Amino acid sequence: MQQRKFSRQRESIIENLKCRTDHPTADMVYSDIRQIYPNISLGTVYRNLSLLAEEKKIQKIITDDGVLRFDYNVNPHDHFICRKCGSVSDLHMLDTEGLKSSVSKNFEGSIEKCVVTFYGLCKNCLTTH
Amino acid sequence: MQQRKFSRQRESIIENLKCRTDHPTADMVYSDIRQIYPNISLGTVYRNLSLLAEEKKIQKIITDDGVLRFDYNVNPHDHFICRKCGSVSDLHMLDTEGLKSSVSKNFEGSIEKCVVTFYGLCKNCLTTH
DNA sequence: TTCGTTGCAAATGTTTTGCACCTGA
DNA sequence: TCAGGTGCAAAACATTTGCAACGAA
Repeated sequence: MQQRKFSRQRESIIENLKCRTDHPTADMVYSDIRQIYPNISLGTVYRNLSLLAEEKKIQKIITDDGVLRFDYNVNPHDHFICRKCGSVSDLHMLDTEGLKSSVSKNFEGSIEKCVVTFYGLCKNCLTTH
Repeated sequence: MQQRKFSRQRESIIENLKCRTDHPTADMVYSDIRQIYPNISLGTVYRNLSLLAEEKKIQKIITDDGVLRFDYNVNPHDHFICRKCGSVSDLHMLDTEGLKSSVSKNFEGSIEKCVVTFYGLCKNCLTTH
């Protein structure tokens, strides 16, 4: 394990994620931080986001469009992804222990984690359509 | 809807997918097909794979590494992804109607689909480790 | 001073696209 | 014939990385 030093860039990335629930991409975080630190580079944002994810301080999410998104909420919970606007929102956690054990019975490997993702139309896209 | 013409390249892509259950990437399909049609281009493989996915003849899967994979099995079923070797395998389908309805109660959009993905170590990585 | 961190730019890897030519119907 | 399909190469994107300079401890 390598030691960490303080950096205001990293700090502002954490702060930014803490204040939003829209599961932004690296680029969305970058645009925001640049308002405060205009010289920050996209590479720094990427480096810190993967670093924070490794330390389990944030969570990486991959969506259907193949772009990484990040979530400050590291507690187990599920996601809803709108098929029209692509927005990602949190859902109440479902109990997945039952799922895991029922699937494990017929499976020869070890199942450690179970991710449930819902797709459909979000409130916004449902009403404006 | 535009009309389709026969093409042996597209046909061989379908045949290739039909004969395998390892959920290959576009590049893996490309390598295989090149044994038969050495001049086929990667662009053609990509074009046909997205086209077939649009027509619901195959299924697109996105995994944690951000690379697209393809599945000939379009029936509802779940996937297991090995966190070590990245292999993708099929699992018996779980009944997700219960999940959908229990989540729908507290959700203001419309939930159409529910995807359950399991992570862990596959049989191979479990024994060789 | 030391070594983790940064900005920059170049490199990487995947996927898409423009275009002239080819081919199935 | 002619619209759809192909090969090729370039472009588009997201992400990673090498490196010299910077900055926290």
